Amino acid sequence: MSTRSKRRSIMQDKIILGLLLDGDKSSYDLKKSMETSTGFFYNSSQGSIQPALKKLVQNGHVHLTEVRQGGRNKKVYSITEEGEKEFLSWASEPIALDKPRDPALVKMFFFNYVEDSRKLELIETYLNEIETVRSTLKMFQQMNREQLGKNQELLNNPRVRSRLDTLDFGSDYYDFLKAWYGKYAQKIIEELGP
Amino acid sequence: MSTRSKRRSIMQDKIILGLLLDGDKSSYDLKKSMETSTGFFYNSSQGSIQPALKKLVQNGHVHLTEVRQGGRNKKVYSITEEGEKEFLSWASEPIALDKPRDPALVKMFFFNYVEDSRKLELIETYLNEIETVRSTLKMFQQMNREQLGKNQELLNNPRVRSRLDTLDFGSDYYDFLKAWYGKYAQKIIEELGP
DNA sequence: ACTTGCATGTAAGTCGTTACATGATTGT
DNA sequence: ACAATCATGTAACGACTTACATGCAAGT
Repeated sequence: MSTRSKRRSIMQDKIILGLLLDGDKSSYDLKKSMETSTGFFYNSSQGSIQPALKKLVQNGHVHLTEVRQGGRNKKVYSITEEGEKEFLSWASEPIALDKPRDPALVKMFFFNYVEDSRKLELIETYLNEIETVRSTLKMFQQMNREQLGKNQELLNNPRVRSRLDTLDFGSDYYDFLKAWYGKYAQKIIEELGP
Repeated sequence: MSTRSKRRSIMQDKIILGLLLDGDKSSYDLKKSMETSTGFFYNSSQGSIQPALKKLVQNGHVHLTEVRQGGRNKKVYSITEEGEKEFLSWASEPIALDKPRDPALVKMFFFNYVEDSRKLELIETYLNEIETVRSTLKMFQQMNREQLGKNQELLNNPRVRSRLDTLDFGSDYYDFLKAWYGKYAQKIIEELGP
């Protein structure tokens, strides 16, 4: 037994448990679910999900059932009672404040080593990338809202609600980034011209 | 030779090289420098800097000199020409867009599993943490501005400038977080009371 | 005398990635 | 027949973290 280990991020485990609360899933389903739900802020590879599931089965938070489906063997994972208890307990623990561990900030920090004209190029390209993700998120958000407008039951479903809240955050976050780097580029231009 | 490896984050290596461009440093100095400069968005442990330096020496980006200082042996690291070339080349490469890989979003995503009153508690605590960091950053920013006000030469130093820009980003980022989670809490309260 | 800071390092573990490997089923 | 998607898995590596270990030097 290790006396060490403090548990730092472990976003993956919690996301797996949380998604399994929606219903049983194969590793493949899990990957797909992650892509379309937490995907914009967290998405792990299949090669990462596989050992994570193995560990969760080992520690009893997840149960594995092998089923035959369409003449094929399939491994279906479900959350156990202990897993649910663990998850629920985590969910109401304090929210840890994280650093904005963004590689873009490292570049900005050392931006004095880049020519001004090149700086502007880089920021413009970066802004385009931000806009792409931003508009995709907004579209996704809009789609969800339209679907919900037709279905009052869904709109009052707390599960759907909190998931939309993260989408709202993402959308606002990219708005913030766009505005910030837009202003930043403007500042550089002003300093450049006499 | 591995045909794999794509290089993803490697913030650490770039920060080490960039800080060594300011002047030679020991591993200890490096750690201190990181804490007080990139610390608010990136800070690595000494146990991580050590092997990173070893690797950088091995691949010729950094040079190690053992000096005697005050009757004690000291290992001083300096950036080599190749290291500088590598760094400068990286600095003008495109800025990669990153995901907001924030554990707080995972919690928000599954917030339907938390009671409303507890939610508000958690957000309040979170907001307090945000405010602590925010005010520390603002203070730091103010201090820097004051120092610069007295010294025109420094204010026109591009190195100082870009470092202040990241501070500005951090400050604005925490403003954004504070505003966002403030509104979020408000929304929850409104939905709660009929 | 003692604490704090300077200074360097390793061992073990965590969390994740990319690339590779394999194969069955479904739709065109 | 062939491509796409469903499905599961491993090997090697990467980028860290915490905890432990050690010891000297400077200031109080």
